[in-house]
Amino acid sequence: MTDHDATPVDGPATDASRVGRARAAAGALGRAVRSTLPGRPPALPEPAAEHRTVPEATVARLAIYLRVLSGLAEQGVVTVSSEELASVAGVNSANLRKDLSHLGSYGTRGVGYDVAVLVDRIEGTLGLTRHRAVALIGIGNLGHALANYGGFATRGFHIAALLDADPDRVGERIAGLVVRHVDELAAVIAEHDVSIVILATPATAAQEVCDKVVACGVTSVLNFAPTVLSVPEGVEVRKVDLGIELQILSFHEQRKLGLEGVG
Amino acid sequence: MTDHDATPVDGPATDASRVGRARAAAGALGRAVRSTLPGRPPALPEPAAEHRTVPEATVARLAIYLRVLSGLAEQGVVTVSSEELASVAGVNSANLRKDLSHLGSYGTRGVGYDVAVLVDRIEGTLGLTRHRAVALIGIGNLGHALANYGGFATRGFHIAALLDADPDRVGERIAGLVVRHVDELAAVIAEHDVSIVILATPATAAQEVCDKVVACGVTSVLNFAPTVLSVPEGVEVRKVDLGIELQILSFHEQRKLGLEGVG
DNA sequence: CTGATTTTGTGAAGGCGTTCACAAGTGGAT
DNA sequence: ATCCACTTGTGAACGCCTTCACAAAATCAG
Repeated sequence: MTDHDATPVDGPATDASRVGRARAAAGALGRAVRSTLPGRPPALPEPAAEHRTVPEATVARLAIYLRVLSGLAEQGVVTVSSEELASVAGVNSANLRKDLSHLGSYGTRGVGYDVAVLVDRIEGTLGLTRHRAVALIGIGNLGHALANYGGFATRGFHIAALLDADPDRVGERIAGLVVRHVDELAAVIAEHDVSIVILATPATAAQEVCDKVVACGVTSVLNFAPTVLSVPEGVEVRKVDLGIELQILSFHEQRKLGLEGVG
Repeated sequence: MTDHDATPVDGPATDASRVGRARAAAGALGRAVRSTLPGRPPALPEPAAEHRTVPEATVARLAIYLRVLSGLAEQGVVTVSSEELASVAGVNSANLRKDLSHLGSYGTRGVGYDVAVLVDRIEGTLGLTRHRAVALIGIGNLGHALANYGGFATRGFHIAALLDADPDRVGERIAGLVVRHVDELAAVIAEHDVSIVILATPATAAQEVCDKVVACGVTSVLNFAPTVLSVPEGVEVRKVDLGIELQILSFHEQRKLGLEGVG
């Protein structure tokens, strides 16, 4: 039972899968990595600057809160307590309060949070007030689906361009966009002021395409290809890997089997 | 990841987004949870049982190692050191060694790990030796793409059934399967011995369908719908949320802007 | 104005996971 | 047989994140 009740209720909701790594320098960095950083005191969140330093784990949850809050706002709800919001979002209420405290003090003791204010603050923190152009590279099965997927547009993002390496697919019209060849990458990115690229290429092509994308100055990549991407420091890669998700579920199925007959 | 410099190189690769929560019992568990456990010394992982307790974070990485190792095996590589493997997988080598130590001692000092042995051990740990039938519910854009996606089959999984609530879609043939109506859920699950369900329904339908799925005894769900699912204890839910991934990237873009002119 | 009630914001504690650093093993060369 | 170069496995330290627990607001009733 030791390893069972370690995650019984309250699954956190920690998202992620960040990858970020220098390309060649993999070998003998060792402590060179640390000397890259200026030696500054352990924690010191620059009191001069407003209130930066929103933890990564918090950012992922802010996006969830935002969705819940938008729903509440549509229902005409004006105020919400941390307990209510946390319950719907599936997190601990203390955790939620601490999350929100990172963007400032926008609650009223004894009352709760103003829904509209909170939506506004979170959108600001996540940078959703400005629209962002997204380019989608790799128009296979998944790429097709992503191009047609409406979920993106809801919140400040829109797919501005589709690219593929296959000449047969170039020229095809999907979701009101014409597929262009990946050789035009630089032009397309400049043309639409693309700030985020979604990679839906085969695994074998992903790294090569990613390198080109990075060379164009893009610093945010969402990778659907089942491979680990190497990118220079400063480039943010998030990955979505269906195979790995299934394997994690498989692990838990396996574990449950081994625990049978305990009840 | 305090903000910027805490994750310069060596992005961890922490996957996740677990959600697991008792439906009603959210309220006043409080310290009842703790009193459930007999007062035992801090850590004591039952030395009697083999070597269970593989940490969640490790499981996610094992899947990555497995993919890398499979590639190496195909290339005819027989032995690999933790340093090499870690470099390709994008993790710290000490982290990798600790991960592998959870499944036993399968390395040879001064030499490294035998690729074939490692593949075997990881497959065993993740429960990939037995094939698992997966049912996919919700055959819209994304569902279509997922049904056709070959990435699943590679590693012990196969989509055994497609379901949808729309009568117009029922009967359609995709990837060699005929779409069946979601009302037949129980029959389909029993028929194919489904152990994992993928939800690709609209957000509005997800919770209702999920409840039905859970009622059929399924304890592993991969949720693509942009909503938080409530499930009873013991059911594992993993979520893939494209909107949230984009918003996290947006946050970092935003942050970079605020940091300009620092170099 | 006082007291009861509600709910935020946060210091402190605890847990989990990563990284460091090194002893202990292994193979190969001399 | 001894030494050297290499690599694993792991105790210990560290840092991030979550949870607890409570003082500090705020509202409301009388």
